Amino acid sequence: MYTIKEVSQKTHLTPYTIRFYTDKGLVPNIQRNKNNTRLFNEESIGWLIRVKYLKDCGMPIKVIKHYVDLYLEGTDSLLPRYKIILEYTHLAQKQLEDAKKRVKFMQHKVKHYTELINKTNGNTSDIINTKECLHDNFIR
Amino acid sequence: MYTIKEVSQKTHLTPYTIRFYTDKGLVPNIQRNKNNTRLFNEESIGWLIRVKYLKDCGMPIKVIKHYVDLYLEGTDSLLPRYKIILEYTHLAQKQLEDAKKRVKFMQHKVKHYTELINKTNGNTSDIINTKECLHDNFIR
DNA sequence: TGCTTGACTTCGTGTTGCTCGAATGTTCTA
DNA sequence: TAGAACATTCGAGCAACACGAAGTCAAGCA
Repeated sequence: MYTIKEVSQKTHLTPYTIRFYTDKGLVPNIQRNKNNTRLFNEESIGWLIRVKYLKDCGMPIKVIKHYVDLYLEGTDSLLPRYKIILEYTHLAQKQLEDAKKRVKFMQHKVKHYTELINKTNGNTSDIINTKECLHDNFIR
Repeated sequence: MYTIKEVSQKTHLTPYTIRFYTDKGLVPNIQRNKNNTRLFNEESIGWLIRVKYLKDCGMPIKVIKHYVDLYLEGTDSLLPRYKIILEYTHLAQKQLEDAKKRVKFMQHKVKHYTELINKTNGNTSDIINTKECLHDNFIR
Protein backbone atom coordinates (compact mmCIF):
# COMPACT_ATOMS: atom_id res chain seq x y z
CA MET A 1 0.00 0.00 0.00
CA TYR A 2 1.35 3.37 -1.05
CA THR A 3 0.67 6.93 0.07
CA ILE A 4 -0.15 9.69 -2.35
CA LYS A 5 3.42 10.96 -2.46
CA GLU A 6 4.84 7.60 -3.43
CA VAL A 7 2.21 7.20 -6.11
CA SER A 8 3.03 10.68 -7.33
CA GLN A 9 6.64 9.65 -7.88
CA LYS A 10 5.69 6.42 -9.59
CA THR A 11 3.13 7.95 -11.95
CA HIS A 12 4.61 11.44 -12.50
CA LEU A 13 1.23 12.89 -11.57
CA THR A 14 1.07 15.59 -8.89
CA PRO A 15 -0.70 14.76 -5.60
CA TYR A 16 -3.27 17.40 -6.59
CA THR A 17 -4.06 15.57 -9.80
CA ILE A 18 -4.17 12.19 -8.08
CA ARG A 19 -6.69 13.51 -5.54
CA PHE A 20 -8.66 15.07 -8.35
CA TYR A 21 -8.80 11.78 -10.27
CA THR A 22 -9.71 9.67 -7.26
CA ASP A 23 -12.43 12.15 -6.25
CA LYS A 24 -13.85 11.90 -9.78
CA GLY A 25 -14.04 8.14 -9.42
CA LEU A 26 -11.45 7.35 -12.09
CA VAL A 27 -9.58 4.94 -9.82
CA PRO A 28 -11.76 2.08 -8.59
CA ASN A 29 -11.61 0.64 -5.08
CA ILE A 30 -9.49 3.26 -3.36
CA GLN A 31 -9.03 2.27 0.26
CA ARG A 32 -8.64 4.59 3.24
CA ASN A 33 -6.97 3.93 6.60
CA LYS A 34 -8.44 5.07 9.93
CA ASN A 35 -6.94 8.57 9.41
CA ASN A 36 -8.87 8.87 6.16
CA THR A 37 -5.66 8.72 4.15
CA ARG A 38 -5.96 7.28 0.66
CA LEU A 39 -4.17 3.96 0.21
CA PHE A 40 -3.09 2.87 -3.26
CA ASN A 41 -2.03 -0.56 -4.43
CA GLU A 42 -0.47 -1.71 -7.72
CA GLU A 43 -3.91 -1.87 -9.30
CA SER A 44 -4.63 1.78 -8.41
CA ILE A 45 -1.30 2.82 -9.91
CA GLY A 46 -2.16 0.90 -13.06
CA TRP A 47 -5.46 2.72 -13.29
CA LEU A 48 -3.79 6.09 -12.83
CA ILE A 49 -1.34 5.34 -15.61
CA ARG A 50 -4.10 4.21 -17.95
CA VAL A 51 -6.25 7.23 -17.06
CA LYS A 52 -3.29 9.43 -17.95
CA TYR A 53 -2.93 7.72 -21.32
CA LEU A 54 -6.63 8.08 -22.10
CA LYS A 55 -6.70 11.71 -21.01
CA ASP A 56 -3.65 12.51 -23.16
CA CYS A 57 -5.47 10.93 -26.10
CA GLY A 58 -8.01 13.70 -25.66
CA MET A 59 -10.60 11.70 -23.76
CA PRO A 60 -12.53 14.00 -21.41
CA ILE A 61 -12.71 13.12 -17.72
CA LYS A 62 -16.40 12.33 -18.00
CA VAL A 63 -15.79 9.81 -20.77
CA ILE A 64 -12.97 8.21 -18.80
CA LYS A 65 -15.33 7.94 -15.85
CA HIS A 66 -17.90 6.33 -18.10
CA TYR A 67 -15.30 3.90 -19.44
CA VAL A 68 -14.20 2.93 -15.91
CA ASP A 69 -17.83 2.40 -14.88
CA LEU A 70 -18.35 0.21 -17.94
CA TYR A 71 -15.31 -1.84 -16.99
CA LEU A 72 -16.70 -2.40 -13.52
CA GLU A 73 -19.88 -3.78 -15.09
CA GLY A 74 -17.86 -6.73 -16.40
CA THR A 75 -17.76 -8.51 -19.74
CA ASP A 76 -21.25 -7.37 -20.70
CA SER A 77 -19.80 -3.95 -21.50
CA LEU A 78 -17.05 -5.21 -23.82
CA LEU A 79 -18.57 -3.78 -26.98
CA PRO A 80 -19.33 -0.25 -25.77
CA ARG A 81 -15.86 -0.08 -24.25
CA TYR A 82 -14.32 -1.26 -27.48
CA LYS A 83 -16.17 1.45 -29.40
CA ILE A 84 -14.87 4.14 -27.08
CA ILE A 85 -11.32 2.86 -27.41
CA LEU A 86 -11.64 2.72 -31.18
CA GLU A 87 -12.85 6.29 -31.35
CA TYR A 88 -9.96 7.65 -29.32
CA THR A 89 -7.45 5.49 -31.14
CA HIS A 90 -8.35 7.47 -34.24
CA LEU A 91 -7.91 10.68 -32.28
CA ALA A 92 -4.52 9.51 -31.02
CA GLN A 93 -3.44 8.77 -34.58
CA LYS A 94 -4.54 12.22 -35.67
CA GLN A 95 -2.59 13.70 -32.78
CA LEU A 96 0.47 11.82 -33.94
CA GLU A 97 0.16 13.27 -37.43
CA ASP A 98 -0.28 16.76 -36.00
CA ALA A 99 2.73 16.29 -33.74
CA LYS A 100 4.85 15.39 -36.76
CA LYS A 101 3.74 18.56 -38.52
CA ARG A 102 4.54 20.67 -35.50
CA VAL A 103 8.05 19.27 -35.24
CA LYS A 104 8.62 20.03 -38.90
CA PHE A 105 7.26 23.54 -38.41
CA MET A 106 9.54 24.17 -35.47
CA GLN A 107 12.61 22.70 -37.16
CA HIS A 108 11.90 24.95 -40.11
CA LYS A 109 11.92 27.93 -37.79
CA VAL A 110 15.10 26.78 -36.05
CA LYS A 111 16.83 26.49 -39.42
CA HIS A 112 15.64 29.92 -40.43
CA TYR A 113 16.85 31.50 -37.20
CA THR A 114 20.28 29.86 -37.28
CA GLU A 115 20.81 31.09 -40.83
CA LEU A 116 19.64 34.55 -39.93
CA ILE A 117 21.83 34.74 -36.82
CA ASN A 118 24.88 33.52 -38.73
CA LYS A 119 24.36 36.19 -41.34
CA THR A 120 23.90 38.91 -38.75
CA ASN A 121 27.13 37.90 -37.01
CA GLY A 122 29.13 37.60 -40.22
CA ASN A 123 28.76 40.11 -43.05
CA THR A 124 25.65 41.84 -41.82
CA SER A 125 25.26 43.47 -45.21
CA ASP A 126 23.27 40.80 -46.96
CA ILE A 127 20.09 40.42 -44.98
CA ILE A 128 17.99 39.89 -48.03
CA ASN A 129 14.22 40.15 -48.25
CA THR A 130 13.96 42.77 -45.52
CA LYS A 131 11.71 41.77 -42.62
CA GLU A 132 13.04 38.22 -42.52
CA CYS A 133 11.82 36.40 -45.62
CA LEU A 134 8.33 37.73 -46.04
CA HIS A 135 7.72 35.17 -48.77
CA ASP A 136 7.80 32.33 -46.26
CA ASN A 137 4.50 32.08 -44.45
CA PHE A 138 5.91 29.86 -41.70
CA ILE A 139 8.47 32.42 -40.65
CA ARG A 140 8.11 35.29 -38.16
CA MET B 1 -9.45 42.13 -46.36
CA TYR B 2 -11.37 39.32 -44.66
CA THR B 3 -14.02 39.23 -41.96
CA ILE B 4 -13.78 37.03 -38.92
CA LYS B 5 -15.96 34.33 -40.45
CA GLU B 6 -13.83 33.99 -43.55
CA VAL B 7 -10.71 33.84 -41.43
CA SER B 8 -12.40 31.22 -39.29
CA GLN B 9 -12.86 29.00 -42.34
CA LYS B 10 -9.32 29.54 -43.56
CA THR B 11 -7.64 28.86 -40.23
CA HIS B 12 -10.04 26.32 -38.68
CA LEU B 13 -10.19 28.49 -35.58
CA THR B 14 -13.57 29.51 -34.20
CA PRO B 15 -14.54 33.20 -34.29
CA TYR B 16 -14.45 33.08 -30.48
CA THR B 17 -10.86 31.97 -30.51
CA ILE B 18 -9.86 34.49 -33.16
CA ARG B 19 -11.34 37.34 -31.11
CA PHE B 20 -9.62 35.96 -28.04
CA TYR B 21 -6.26 35.90 -29.80
CA THR B 22 -6.58 39.35 -31.34
CA ASP B 23 -7.68 40.80 -28.00
CA LYS B 24 -4.60 39.26 -26.40
CA GLY B 25 -2.42 40.98 -28.97
CA LEU B 26 -1.20 37.82 -30.69
CA VAL B 27 -2.00 39.17 -34.16
CA PRO B 28 -0.14 42.41 -34.93
CA ASN B 29 -1.68 45.31 -36.80
CA ILE B 30 -5.30 44.30 -36.82
CA GLN B 31 -7.32 46.95 -38.65
CA ARG B 32 -10.89 47.99 -37.98
CA ASN B 33 -13.40 49.58 -40.32
CA LYS B 34 -15.69 52.43 -39.28
CA ASN B 35 -18.14 49.86 -37.79
CA ASN B 36 -15.40 48.62 -35.51
CA THR B 37 -15.28 45.30 -37.37
CA ARG B 38 -11.92 43.53 -37.32
CA LEU B 39 -10.33 43.33 -40.77
CA PHE B 40 -7.78 40.64 -41.48
CA ASN B 41 -5.29 40.42 -44.35
CA GLU B 42 -3.03 37.57 -45.47
CA GLU B 43 -0.47 38.61 -42.87
CA SER B 44 -3.02 38.32 -40.06
CA ILE B 45 -4.02 34.88 -41.26
CA GLY B 46 -0.38 33.87 -41.32
CA TRP B 47 0.00 35.03 -37.75
CA LEU B 48 -3.07 33.11 -36.64
CA ILE B 49 -1.75 29.93 -38.20
CA ARG B 50 1.64 30.37 -36.59
CA VAL B 51 0.05 31.20 -33.23
CA LYS B 52 -1.91 27.96 -33.52
CA TYR B 53 1.27 25.98 -34.19
CA LEU B 54 3.07 27.54 -31.25
CA LYS B 55 0.12 27.04 -28.93
CA ASP B 56 -0.15 23.38 -29.97
CA CYS B 57 3.53 22.97 -29.16
CA GLY B 58 2.55 23.81 -25.59
CA MET B 59 3.57 27.45 -25.64
CA PRO B 60 1.32 29.43 -23.27
CA ILE B 61 -0.53 32.48 -24.58
CA LYS B 62 1.69 34.80 -22.54
CA VAL B 63 4.85 33.39 -24.07
CA ILE B 64 3.37 33.67 -27.56
CA LYS B 65 2.51 37.29 -26.79
CA HIS B 66 6.08 37.85 -25.65
CA TYR B 67 7.41 36.22 -28.80
CA VAL B 68 5.21 38.40 -31.01
CA ASP B 69 6.33 41.51 -29.14
CA LEU B 70 9.95 40.47 -29.63
CA TYR B 71 9.35 40.04 -33.35
CA LEU B 72 7.95 43.55 -33.56
CA GLU B 73 11.14 44.87 -31.99
CA GLY B 74 13.01 43.79 -35.13
CA THR B 75 16.32 42.00 -35.68
CA ASP B 76 17.70 43.03 -32.29
CA SER B 77 15.52 40.35 -30.73
CA LEU B 78 16.71 37.51 -32.97
CA LEU B 79 18.58 35.68 -30.23
CA PRO B 80 15.90 35.69 -27.51
CA ARG B 81 13.34 34.61 -30.12
CA TYR B 82 15.62 31.82 -31.26
CA LYS B 83 16.00 30.61 -27.68
CA ILE B 84 12.24 30.46 -27.23
CA ILE B 85 11.82 28.55 -30.46
CA LEU B 86 14.56 26.14 -29.50
CA GLU B 87 12.96 25.45 -26.14
CA TYR B 88 9.58 24.64 -27.64
CA THR B 89 11.11 22.62 -30.44
CA HIS B 90 12.34 20.26 -27.75
CA LEU B 91 8.87 20.22 -26.26
CA ALA B 92 7.35 19.45 -29.67
CA GLN B 93 9.78 16.56 -30.11
CA LYS B 94 8.85 15.22 -26.70
CA GLN B 95 5.18 15.53 -27.64
CA LEU B 96 5.86 13.52 -30.78
CA GLU B 97 7.46 10.74 -28.76
CA ASP B 98 4.55 10.75 -26.34
CA ALA B 99 2.06 10.66 -29.21
CA LYS B 100 3.79 7.56 -30.59
CA LYS B 101 3.53 5.87 -27.21
CA ARG B 102 -0.15 6.74 -26.96
CA VAL B 103 -0.91 5.26 -30.37
CA LYS B 104 0.90 2.06 -29.38
CA PHE B 105 -1.02 1.96 -26.10
CA MET B 106 -4.34 2.39 -27.87
CA GLN B 107 -3.54 -0.16 -30.58
CA HIS B 108 -2.60 -2.59 -27.86
CA LYS B 109 -6.01 -2.08 -26.29
CA VAL B 110 -7.79 -2.42 -29.63
CA LYS B 111 -6.01 -5.72 -30.23
CA HIS B 112 -6.93 -6.95 -26.78
CA TYR B 113 -10.58 -6.02 -27.22
CA THR B 114 -10.94 -7.60 -30.66
CA GLU B 115 -9.45 -10.85 -29.34
CA LEU B 116 -11.70 -10.75 -26.31
CA ILE B 117 -14.82 -10.04 -28.35
CA ASN B 118 -14.03 -12.80 -30.83
CA LYS B 119 -13.61 -15.27 -28.00
CA THR B 120 -16.85 -14.23 -26.38
CA ASN B 121 -18.74 -14.63 -29.64
CA GLY B 122 -17.17 -17.97 -30.49
CA ASN B 123 -16.54 -20.64 -27.88
CA THR B 124 -17.18 -18.52 -24.82
CA SER B 125 -15.64 -21.24 -22.68
CA ASP B 126 -12.00 -20.19 -22.83
CA ILE B 127 -11.86 -16.75 -21.40
CA ILE B 128 -8.58 -17.34 -19.74
CA ASN B 129 -7.09 -15.25 -16.94
CA THR B 130 -10.41 -14.20 -15.49
CA LYS B 131 -10.95 -10.48 -15.31
CA GLU B 132 -9.44 -9.85 -18.72
CA CYS B 133 -5.74 -10.56 -18.51
CA LEU B 134 -4.85 -9.21 -15.10
CA HIS B 135 -1.19 -9.77 -15.87
CA ASP B 136 -1.18 -7.05 -18.50
CA ASN B 137 -0.94 -3.66 -16.87
CA PHE B 138 -2.03 -1.81 -20.01
CA ILE B 139 -5.35 -3.59 -20.18
CA ARG B 140 -8.64 -2.72 -18.44
C1' DT C 1 -39.34 54.92 -45.81
C1' DG C 2 -39.43 51.57 -42.66
C1' DC C 3 -38.44 46.93 -41.36
C1' DT C 4 -36.12 42.68 -41.21
C1' DT C 5 -32.03 40.03 -41.56
C1' DG C 6 -27.54 38.97 -40.55
C1' DA C 7 -22.89 39.62 -39.33
C1' DC C 8 -20.36 41.98 -36.42
C1' DT C 9 -19.29 44.15 -31.63
C1' DT C 10 -18.42 44.02 -26.25
C1' DC C 11 -19.19 42.11 -21.82
C1' DG C 12 -19.84 38.85 -18.60
C1' DT C 13 -20.61 34.16 -17.23
C1' DG C 14 -19.73 29.02 -17.73
C1' DT C 15 -16.61 24.92 -18.52
C1' DT C 16 -12.69 21.80 -18.16
C1' DG C 17 -8.88 20.19 -15.86
C1' DC C 18 -6.23 21.08 -12.98
C1' DT C 19 -3.40 24.01 -9.17
C1' DC C 20 -2.96 26.00 -4.97
C1' DG C 21 -3.62 27.87 -0.20
C1' DA C 22 -5.67 27.60 4.31
C1' DA C 23 -7.15 25.27 8.14
C1' DT C 24 -6.94 20.98 10.42
C1' DG C 25 -5.24 16.37 11.87
C1' DT C 26 -1.92 12.47 12.79
C1' DT C 27 2.51 10.53 13.38
C1' DC C 28 7.37 10.43 13.86
C1' DT C 29 11.61 12.21 15.57
C1' DA C 30 14.96 15.32 18.05
C1' DT D 1 7.07 18.58 24.21
C1' DA D 2 7.74 20.81 20.09
C1' DG D 3 7.94 20.84 15.41
C1' DA D 4 8.62 18.77 10.92
C1' DA D 5 6.49 16.04 7.52
C1' DC D 6 3.01 14.07 5.87
C1' DA D 7 -2.07 13.62 4.99
C1' DT D 8 -7.09 15.51 4.69
C1' DT D 9 -11.19 18.75 2.88
C1' DC D 10 -12.92 22.87 0.97
C1' DG D 11 -13.02 26.66 -1.70
C1' DA D 12 -10.82 29.92 -4.69
C1' DG D 13 -7.95 30.82 -8.82
C1' DC D 14 -6.21 30.01 -13.40
C1' DA D 15 -5.64 29.03 -18.56
C1' DA D 16 -7.84 28.84 -22.73
C1' DC D 17 -11.44 29.03 -24.55
C1' DA D 18 -17.02 28.66 -25.46
C1' DC D 19 -21.11 30.91 -25.49
C1' DG D 20 -25.27 33.85 -24.79
C1' DA D 21 -27.20 38.48 -24.39
C1' DA D 22 -27.63 42.96 -25.83
C1' DG D 23 -26.32 46.42 -28.88
C1' DT D 24 -24.78 48.43 -33.52
C1' DC D 25 -24.76 48.86 -38.25
C1' DA D 26 -25.30 48.12 -43.50
C1' DA D 27 -27.88 45.88 -47.05
C1' DG D 28 -31.96 44.21 -49.07
C1' DC D 29 -36.70 44.54 -49.91
C1' DA D 30 -42.00 45.58 -49.82
